[in-house]
Amino acid sequence: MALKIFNTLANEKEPFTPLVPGKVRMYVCGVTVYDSAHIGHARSFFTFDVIYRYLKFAGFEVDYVRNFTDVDDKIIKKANDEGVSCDAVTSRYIEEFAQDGASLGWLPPASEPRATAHMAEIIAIIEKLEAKGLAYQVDGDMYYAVSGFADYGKLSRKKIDELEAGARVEVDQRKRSPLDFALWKASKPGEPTWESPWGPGRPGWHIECSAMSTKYLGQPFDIHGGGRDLIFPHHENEIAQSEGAYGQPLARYWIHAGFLNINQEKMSKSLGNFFTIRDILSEFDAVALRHFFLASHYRNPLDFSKDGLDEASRAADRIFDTIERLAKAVKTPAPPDAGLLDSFRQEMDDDFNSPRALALIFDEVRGLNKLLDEKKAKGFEARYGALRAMCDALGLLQEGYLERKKQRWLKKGILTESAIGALIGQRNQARQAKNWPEADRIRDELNRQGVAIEDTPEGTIWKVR
RNA sequence: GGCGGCGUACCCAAGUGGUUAAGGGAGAGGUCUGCAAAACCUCGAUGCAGCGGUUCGAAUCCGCUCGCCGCCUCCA
Repeated sequence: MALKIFNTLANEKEPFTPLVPGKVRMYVCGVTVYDSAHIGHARSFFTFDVIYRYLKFAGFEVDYVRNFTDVDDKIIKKANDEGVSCDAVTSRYIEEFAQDGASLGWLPPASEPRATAHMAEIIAIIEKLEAKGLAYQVDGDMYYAVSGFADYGKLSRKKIDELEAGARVEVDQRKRSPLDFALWKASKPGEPTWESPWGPGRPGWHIECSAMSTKYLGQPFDIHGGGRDLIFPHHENEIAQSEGAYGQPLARYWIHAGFLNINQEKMSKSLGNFFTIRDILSEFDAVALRHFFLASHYRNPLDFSKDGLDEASRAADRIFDTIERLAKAVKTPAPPDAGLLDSFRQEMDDDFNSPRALALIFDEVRGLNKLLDEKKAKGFEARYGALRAMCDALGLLQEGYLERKKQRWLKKGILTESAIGALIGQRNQARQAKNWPEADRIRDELNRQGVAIEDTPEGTIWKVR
């Protein structure tokens, strides 16, 4: 079975074939860098991280581009509020986003272009649109004339007249149509400004993505992604701009990630119901968060809760406990079991069905634990290899997961590692003396602190619960 | 007002016409263990919001009803 992707443009799953065999060009809309990213953003970028990883796993060479929007009203407002430059704001949050991404285990895209570094390309597209009669000037502003683009609405399946009828926003009377959107905004005092044929100003929101995607990936390219909320108007407008300017499709497959909700409501800055990535990482491991996201399909809405993360955490522990057992038991690694990898592909090829892929992983976890229990320590090297490969393709295989969990606990300063070792020693002395009450007392005490004791054939070990 | 989505066990969540409705978490019983823990085994929806319909056959298609959400405005 070949890879199928749900294409927003077609509103159904379609077989995926890249334009150039074996190579995938993917553009994902990044963040506007005016504030810390929250886990709603994280869900979307996790989704594309998994898609990126899986495409590579499936043998494609992937050129992955994800931009930063670093010129925007909100950035200007933030800079004014703080009395600093826009540059100071954007570089702060670009840096922070990079750190968050690294902590979360996202593979870095091949390019992470910034809007402000692409003014020449932006201006060139607007000029092209103007030459084609798709853009018009009002005072120092340039607008896109939606009426000139017959396909307008094809991505979001909206009709122009319905959009106009339903407009709930105050309409700028200078625009020919309420749907026309800004390509270039004349600068006001105190705003970042670039020279242009229409006077000093700055680009509108959508045009940067048209300019950068085409520059880095050409046109058409294979996959364009982002959160659901970008379908309209952002991606619709990108299509109008890029296809209007170049007369060919912008992207062939449009992928949109579902929202992260809290209590059934979309997590968003404006509702104030968000947790930043940093908030969550101070309490949970990145792998737990990744498992939480992988356990539901990327297009469905997902309700966030800390209870849910706790569950995900326990599930991740289960996988890593098993991997650790296997790592000790397997003396000579073998190539991954081909049949298992095939099954994995079958699940992931169906529009990146990570919940089913996880189910497969857990089936293997159970099966392999059973073999380990039965001491049939033979013939499972290939299955172990496949388990690792599958986890890796989902980004779950983060080395040192269990160790990190230990370190996080030790940081709380309740007990040191050597103190725990000493208590375990005392307990084992008591056990040898068959002083069970004392042995159990020590174990219970450790347990209360969050340390679980396990007596294995290889000796006593401890884990963080 | 327009357009779209969702409602599956105690919780999370796959499955969108056809053998026994994945998987995880929690729970119960069991094996192992000094006792535990972990692991493994077994048990958990004769039913998929409700009601009607189409079909040899529906969680899956159609209609209506109820509940929730999203987009139409900046938004991952």
